[in-house]
Amino acid sequence: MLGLYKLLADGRRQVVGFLVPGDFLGLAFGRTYVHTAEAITPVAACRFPRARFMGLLEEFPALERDILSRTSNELAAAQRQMLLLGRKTARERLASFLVDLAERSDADGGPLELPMGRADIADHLGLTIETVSRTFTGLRREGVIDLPSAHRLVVRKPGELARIAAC
Amino acid sequence: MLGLYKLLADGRRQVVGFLVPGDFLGLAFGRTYVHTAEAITPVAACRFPRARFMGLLEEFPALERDILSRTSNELAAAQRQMLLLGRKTARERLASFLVDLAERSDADGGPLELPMGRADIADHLGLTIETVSRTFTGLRREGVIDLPSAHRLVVRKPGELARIAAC
DNA sequence: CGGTCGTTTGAGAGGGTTCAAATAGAGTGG
DNA sequence: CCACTCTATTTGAACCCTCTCAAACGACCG
Repeated sequence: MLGLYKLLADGRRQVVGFLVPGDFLGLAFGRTYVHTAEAITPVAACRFPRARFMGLLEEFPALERDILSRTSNELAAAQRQMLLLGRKTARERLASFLVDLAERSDADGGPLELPMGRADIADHLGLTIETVSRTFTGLRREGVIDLPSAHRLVVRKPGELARIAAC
Repeated sequence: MLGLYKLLADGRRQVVGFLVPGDFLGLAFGRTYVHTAEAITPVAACRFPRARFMGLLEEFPALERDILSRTSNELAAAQRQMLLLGRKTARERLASFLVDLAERSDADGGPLELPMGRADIADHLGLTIETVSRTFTGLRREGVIDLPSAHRLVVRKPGELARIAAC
């Protein structure tokens, strides 16, 4: 898993998203589209020279349609995240994040993997490490989730979690 | 000018962007990509039936490349906004917003138009109307900007404004 | 078993919100 | 042209959620 983030001059960081196997990285068709990537788990990547990739796009129109579809989905996700960052409480942010993660995960009901650290989650949700930790603890106390370890999570009340997410 | 926004069930609102003449609205190539649009100034729009538009994409590959470029730019803007919403202070958010607006405006140094109301600005920056107003007043007091009226703004110290934006 | 890093917990402070009221501005009818 | 009304904006004061600073705890690793 990869974390994509942007930085301010003084070090403040915003994780704009996490990439899973099969995702594309570094696509830039407009003017600019730059962020930094950091591996969260060991990663194998496939690199295309820019010109070669553009050639592939010319050759296979279906590929361009696929890229457009992926970019469009990323945009939709970014706009959902804007709603989260601009208008949701810490509790709602963490719940939304966990619902997203659970949806993308293949394990139904089984323990959910949280490969990223609390700092990555905090910088993704516009919070501090401490608030993320306290909010985890709160949800655990209420029996909504269980945290067997810091990087392993079980959703005990999916309906309740979705309700808290407030989407 | 159009405002695009998303809503939570209880009415909280996030303005994900503003559209100016020439922009596209309603493009959805991925799974979902839905928000609401509201006219801020009188607007003339050109509507394409979905099937017809898809046909145009097939017929003119350059159009599809253009759409991809636009979507890519929108994604980059969304990610900048995520950094703003997640990590910037009220002061920095408003300054960033004004810098963006000034860059997109054709008037150099001349009075900048703010067609949207304080509520739209607040919902775009993840703040309240009151905080937006107070922050405007603060910048005006310091001589960074001038506000001849609520919807007309002059940037007196562009360098200072850009410094405050903290990008 | 000791050391280091990441996470959790605690206490106090602060930036932005909330609630409330004053002011300004735009439109309307006399 | 002015008085009136309605809405948007500004200003004020108290509150609160989250942040900051600090320390304890725990897990992983050598």
